[in-house]
Amino acid sequence: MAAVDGGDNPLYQQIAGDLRAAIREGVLPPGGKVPTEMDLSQRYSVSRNTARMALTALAHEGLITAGRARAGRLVRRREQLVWTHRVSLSAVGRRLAGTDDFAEQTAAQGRVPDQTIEVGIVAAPGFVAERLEVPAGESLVARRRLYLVDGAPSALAESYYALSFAQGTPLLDPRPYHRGTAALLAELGHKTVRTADEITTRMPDPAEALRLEIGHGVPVLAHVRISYAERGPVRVATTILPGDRHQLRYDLPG
Amino acid sequence: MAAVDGGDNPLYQQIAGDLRAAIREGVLPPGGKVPTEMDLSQRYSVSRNTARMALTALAHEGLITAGRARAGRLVRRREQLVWTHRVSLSAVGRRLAGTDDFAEQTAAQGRVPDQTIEVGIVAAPGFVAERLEVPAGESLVARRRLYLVDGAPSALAESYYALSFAQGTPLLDPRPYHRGTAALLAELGHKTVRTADEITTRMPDPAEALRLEIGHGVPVLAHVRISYAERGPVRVATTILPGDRHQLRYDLPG
DNA sequence: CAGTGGTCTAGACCACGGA
DNA sequence: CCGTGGTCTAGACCACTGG
Repeated sequence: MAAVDGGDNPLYQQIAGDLRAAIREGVLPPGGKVPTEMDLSQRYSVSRNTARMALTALAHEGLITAGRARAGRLVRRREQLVWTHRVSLSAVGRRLAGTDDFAEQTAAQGRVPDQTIEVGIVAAPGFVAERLEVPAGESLVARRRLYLVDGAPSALAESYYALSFAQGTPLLDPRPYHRGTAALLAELGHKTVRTADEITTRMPDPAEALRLEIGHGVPVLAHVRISYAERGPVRVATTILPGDRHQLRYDLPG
Repeated sequence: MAAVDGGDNPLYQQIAGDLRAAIREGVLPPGGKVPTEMDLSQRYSVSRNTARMALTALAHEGLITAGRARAGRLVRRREQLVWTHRVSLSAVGRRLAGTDDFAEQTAAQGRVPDQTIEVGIVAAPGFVAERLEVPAGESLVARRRLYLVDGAPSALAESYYALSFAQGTPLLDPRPYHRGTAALLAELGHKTVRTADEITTRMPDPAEALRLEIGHGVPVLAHVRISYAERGPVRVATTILPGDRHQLRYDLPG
C-alpha cells in the first residue's frame, strides 16, 4: 500500500498523514486500536523504525496513546472540557470563583474530588518573589496540592504567602479549608481587591509528567493568580493543568 | 563519560537528564550550542541514534531547537511574555479589551504589527455551530487572520458570524476595521452584553506549525471567545497562540 | 505464551549551511 | 568543503500484558 501523499515528504510523515486523516474521518474511532508498527511497516514496505516514527509523531501530537505491550496504541479520547475553571463576575453578586474551589466544581459535576496537601517554608522562587514583591530567597509559606478527580491525578497547585501573616493561621495547616481562600484571607485582614491571572502553556517537565500521569505530547496550562489586597499582593497561586483534561473558562460581562 | 544517573533508566533518558541539568544550571546558556549527536555518542559510548533520542526528547520539551545543519542545535531562549493579551475590566470604564486589539497592543510595545485577512463563506464547523447556536453546516462568514509582529508570524485567528447580518457590512471586507469588533457589532445593532472565553492547550497540527513557524515541542494556546448580544451569540472567535511567544492575562476586580 | 512497544546498535545516504 | 542533523534500513534483546 502506497501513501496517499506522493510528494517529496519523508515517508514517515506521509504515513502519519494517512493516519491523521483516518482518525479525523473516524475510520480509526476514539478508543480504537491503532495499526501496529509491524502492520504499518508491511503495508507501506518500510522498516519498523520508519513506521514507528510516524506513530511517535502522532503520539507527540496527542492523537494516540503510547503503547502498552499487548494492548497496543489507542486513538486518544478527546474528553474535552472535563474540567472547567469559571470566573463568574455577575454585576449583582460580584462573586469571584477561582481555581481554589476545585472540590466544589468537581462535586457539582458528579465526580469525586480529593486532594493531598503539603505545607512548608521555602525560599521564594524568582518568579514568585517578583510577583509577591518580596526579595528573592525570602522565606515564604508554600502550600502544595495534588488534586485528584475520581482517584486520578488532575492538577498540581502551589500557593505562596508571606510568612509574617501566615503564622498561626490555617494557612500553615496541611488540611483543606473549606470556605475558600479569598474568605480566609479576608478574615485575616487582607481582603482581595483585585486579581491578575497569567496563563501560559508549555510542555511538562519529567517530574510534572510523572505526578500528573500524562502521556507524551500532552502540554500543560500554567495558570498563575496573583491576589492583591489594599496594601499589595498577598498571594501567588500557580496551577498546572494537563491540557487533555482541562479547560479554563472566563465568563465576563461585555 | 558515564551518565550521572546510574539507575535503571534508559540510556537516552540519563543523557537527557544530564543535559537538562546543564541547561538549568546555565552550563549550557540560552542561545548557546548544544553538544552534537556525534559528540554525545562518543562521550557516553552509545550509538548516534541513542544520543539522538536524548536530543529529540529535549527538543520536544521545548528546551532546545531542532538542528539546522552546520548551525547545530541551540538552547532555546525563553523570551517569556513577549506578548500579552489583557482583559481589563475597570469598575469605571468597563472597557473590555480582547484578543482583537492586536495592532494596538503591539504598537504600544514598540513593535510593528501587521495582518493578512481572508474573508469567505464557509459551512459552520461543528464546534462553531454549537457555540453560535446554529445548525452544523450552516453558511457563515469566516474572517481568517494571520497576525505578524515585526514581520514574523505571531498568531492565527478565525472569527465566525451569521451570514444574515454580515451582508453588506465591513465584516465581509477583507480589510482591517480599526474601531474594534465590539464597536462594529454594536453599530449593527448587536451590542455585546457578555462574553465567554474558553482556553485550552494542545500541540499544533502540521498546518498550524507551518503557518506559525513553530518548532517541535511548542504547544499552542487555543482561545475561543463567544460574544453574546441580547438575543443570543453573535460571534465566535478562535485564536491560536504559540506558547513560546504569548501569555494570556486577565485582570479582574476581586 | 505470543506479540506488543521500548530500547539500542551499526551502519547508510542526503540536503543544508557555515567557514 | 565538510560536518551537521534528517531520514532510513535491518537487525537485536527486553519487559510487559492480554488471551
